[in-house]
Amino acid sequence: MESLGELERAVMDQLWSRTAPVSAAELRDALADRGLALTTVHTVLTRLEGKGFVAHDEARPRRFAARATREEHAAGLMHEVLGQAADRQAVLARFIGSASPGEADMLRALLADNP
Amino acid sequence: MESLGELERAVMDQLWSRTAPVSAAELRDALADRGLALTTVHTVLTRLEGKGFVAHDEARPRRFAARATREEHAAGLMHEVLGQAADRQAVLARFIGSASPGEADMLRALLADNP
DNA sequence: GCTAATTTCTACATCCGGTAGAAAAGACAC
DNA sequence: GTGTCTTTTCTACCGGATGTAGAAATTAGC
Repeated sequence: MESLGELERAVMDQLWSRTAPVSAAELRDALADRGLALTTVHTVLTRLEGKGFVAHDEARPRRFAARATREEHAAGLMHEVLGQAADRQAVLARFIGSASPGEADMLRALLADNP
Repeated sequence: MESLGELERAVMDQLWSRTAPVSAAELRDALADRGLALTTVHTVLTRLEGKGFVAHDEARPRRFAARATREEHAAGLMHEVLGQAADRQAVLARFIGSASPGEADMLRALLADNP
């Protein structure tokens, strides 16, 4: 999966923290501390679309939204790392071995629900 | 965690697939299809050391080895992704939800061993 | 000490991401 | 319907990371 730069990540965080799609101008305002030009926001959004993380509608002004939730994205990354490994079991063993007790409990509960 | 370029990844793959440390010349030969100069391999190894992925001994010629196994590395990446998430439970839920039956079984077995 | 192997330094090209102005395209008022 | 304002797209530049390697320095062995 493509990786994200610092600003790209900040934009995704904005999109992930919203329920409704947002315009580029709204994003620029939400990131006002960075003092970005509107075109900069547009460029970043276009690149994020190219990477498949964002989509926009045809309204005017365009409204942008993340294609996956933050959780789907993170879980997808984890699956990507796992899937690339030749020995998945060994990776999972290490993963569990260094998981916190809380994480282990969460996993047990989730696996119990999931037949 | 620092990320890896294409060549850096290829070098790590070599190091990970070996049990014993290797010299830069051996690595160059193992990657002969790329036709790399020996100094190129050295540069990459030095950068990988800077990123904390590789260490070398003081023998002459130097012998390089990965600091973590491939599995430790992958598991570390997974923990990194998980750790960055605000809602770890939601991420794990997605992760389990899209895991294959085999992966779920592996996890169950590992969690049973791990109290 | 001299030579050959090895290591380190320095350099350059390319690509990606941050940044934005210029140009084009569309909406709207009159 | 034409001129203006908004919105979108195109193009460009910079810095840092990575791929690449020659030049210079260091070290081992004779």
